[in-house]
Amino acid sequence: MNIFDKYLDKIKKILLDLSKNGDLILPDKLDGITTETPPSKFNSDISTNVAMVLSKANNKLPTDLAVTLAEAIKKSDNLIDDISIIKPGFINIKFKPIFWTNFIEEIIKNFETFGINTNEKKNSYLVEFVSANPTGPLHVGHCRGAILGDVIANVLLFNKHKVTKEYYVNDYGNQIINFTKSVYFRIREIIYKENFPKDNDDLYPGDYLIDFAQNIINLNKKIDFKDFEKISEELTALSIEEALKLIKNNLNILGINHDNFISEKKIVKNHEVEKVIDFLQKNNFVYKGKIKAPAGENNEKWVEREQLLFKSTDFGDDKDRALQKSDGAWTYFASDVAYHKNKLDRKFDYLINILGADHAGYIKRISSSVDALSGKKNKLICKISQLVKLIKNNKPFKMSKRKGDYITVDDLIKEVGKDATRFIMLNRSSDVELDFDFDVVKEKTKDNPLYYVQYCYARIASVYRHLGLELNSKVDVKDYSFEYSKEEIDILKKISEWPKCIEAASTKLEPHRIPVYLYELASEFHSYWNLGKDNPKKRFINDQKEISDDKIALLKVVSNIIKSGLSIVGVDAPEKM
RNA sequence: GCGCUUGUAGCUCAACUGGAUAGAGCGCCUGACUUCGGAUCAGGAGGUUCUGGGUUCGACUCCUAGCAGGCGCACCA
Repeated sequence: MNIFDKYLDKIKKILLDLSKNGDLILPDKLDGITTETPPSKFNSDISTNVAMVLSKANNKLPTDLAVTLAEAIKKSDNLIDDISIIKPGFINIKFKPIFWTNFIEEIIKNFETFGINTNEKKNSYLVEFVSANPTGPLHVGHCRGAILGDVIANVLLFNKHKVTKEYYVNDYGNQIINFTKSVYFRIREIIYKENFPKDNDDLYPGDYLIDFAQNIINLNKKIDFKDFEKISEELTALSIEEALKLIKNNLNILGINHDNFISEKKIVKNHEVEKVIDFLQKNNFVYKGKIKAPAGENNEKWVEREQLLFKSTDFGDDKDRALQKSDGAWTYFASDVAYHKNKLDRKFDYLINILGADHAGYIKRISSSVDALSGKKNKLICKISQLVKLIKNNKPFKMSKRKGDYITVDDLIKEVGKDATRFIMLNRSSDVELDFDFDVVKEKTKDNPLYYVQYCYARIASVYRHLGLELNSKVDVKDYSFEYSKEEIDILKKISEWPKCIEAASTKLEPHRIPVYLYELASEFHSYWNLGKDNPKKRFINDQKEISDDKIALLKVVSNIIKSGLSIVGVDAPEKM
């Protein structure tokens, strides 16, 4: 029930009628015509720019054209109370109160579908996110992208798309060898009391590896750990298993569950890289060549090497990209291309990758490869999650790789909680840097937007409790003949924007719109609630301990949206706080 | 040097794919608690949307040239 879409359709129909009669000239496309919420000062409900869009084709002033159009619109709809034309040529529609009564009745009868974007074609999506290297626990830096991916998936699911959530496990390559060695040294430390070589920069120094080592020792009594070469393969698998256990546990704490974990190693062992390169070769997208050093940099150490390159410049990249190392091994990029071929073969309509800001430079080359493999554009959508700046005691908190000096997901959630973390991380557009202030996030006041929104829900729950009603049961409204007050209509207007919010969040993959919207709705509600303080007549519950149907319906709708919005964000809607 | 990205109130950020007099919160100032839960509300001050050009009925939004910050720019993953 999107009233903006509904009235846009109505207006377009009217335009067609008018043009048939020769009263109006229409351009080829009616794209630019919109319906939206007018600024509050106009005391109006829906506005349209139609007169301005069509003024040129009709060679008329927008305000003149608006007169004709406004008349036609008003004539077509008996729920319109008043229609006015404002300066540049906006047509503002004001509804009769009964419009809003009908509106709420329809929502209550269709709770399950309210907000779902009905225009959109239903697609299947693969969302790849987190994909952190399986060498240790997740830290705060991973958190934002993890939550972004999860909630993008939730928004798409809410809109009835098909979604698969996937984690690409980089369990192949040099870093894994170094990781396994590090685990091995920790094992020797435990069994043979040898010191861990702290000065070796290639190794992973983190204390968590001691736990990995101990677990591996405990669970594999039969293994003789003396000779690394003999057990390296087995130890690699065990080490990755430990890391993944920890990562999955971290994700779980964040409320995130992936459907698939895809192993890079498996893709390589399956010869998928060779196959995909073969394909690219046949289609003339690869060649042997050299990559030039970037200009303006210190390039003394640059060595030009002849390697197998992918022609990503054909697709807008600034240089071609290496697929094979000089020792013959595939680059990370090569196996990632194979992975994306693997994704494409699974026939999703769209692939979504969530990347950290430091990987933004990677987007062109990987989307180039997807373009080359699929012969299509825009199949792959990459979203960047920008940096999170941590603030503690009003000071930036720098994480460094030095042991013990970074905050893990575990630490974070223990300190501030899952819900606050999710809400705050999402409350901003993903492409701006985010200040994450520990002290604010922990605070339980209106400074913390999560509690502000949850409090709204808890207040409604409290009213229901006072009346001995169940918030989650069906509302019992017999007769929808009531009228709403101005303040109530303000809330209803906000509610009417919910489907628009969901649509934008879904089509633009911008889930931050949801917490922002929920905050605004909660704000309208808190104002309304406080009216009852000055004027007892505006309280929900009257002196006879009763509530009227109009209010019970309104409360129900507000609480439902808050609840379903919070569930998309992935946080609780508590009835008591 | 090149690419991507950000620049909006003192601070942190919104702005419905180009709409109207650019909105919130924090901070500052003034007010409302024997509360249907004050974890709340009402009001005030605060703006050349980084700068210059362009496109148009209309630009925070699009184009272009700059400026400033961030990220990235080999066979790491």
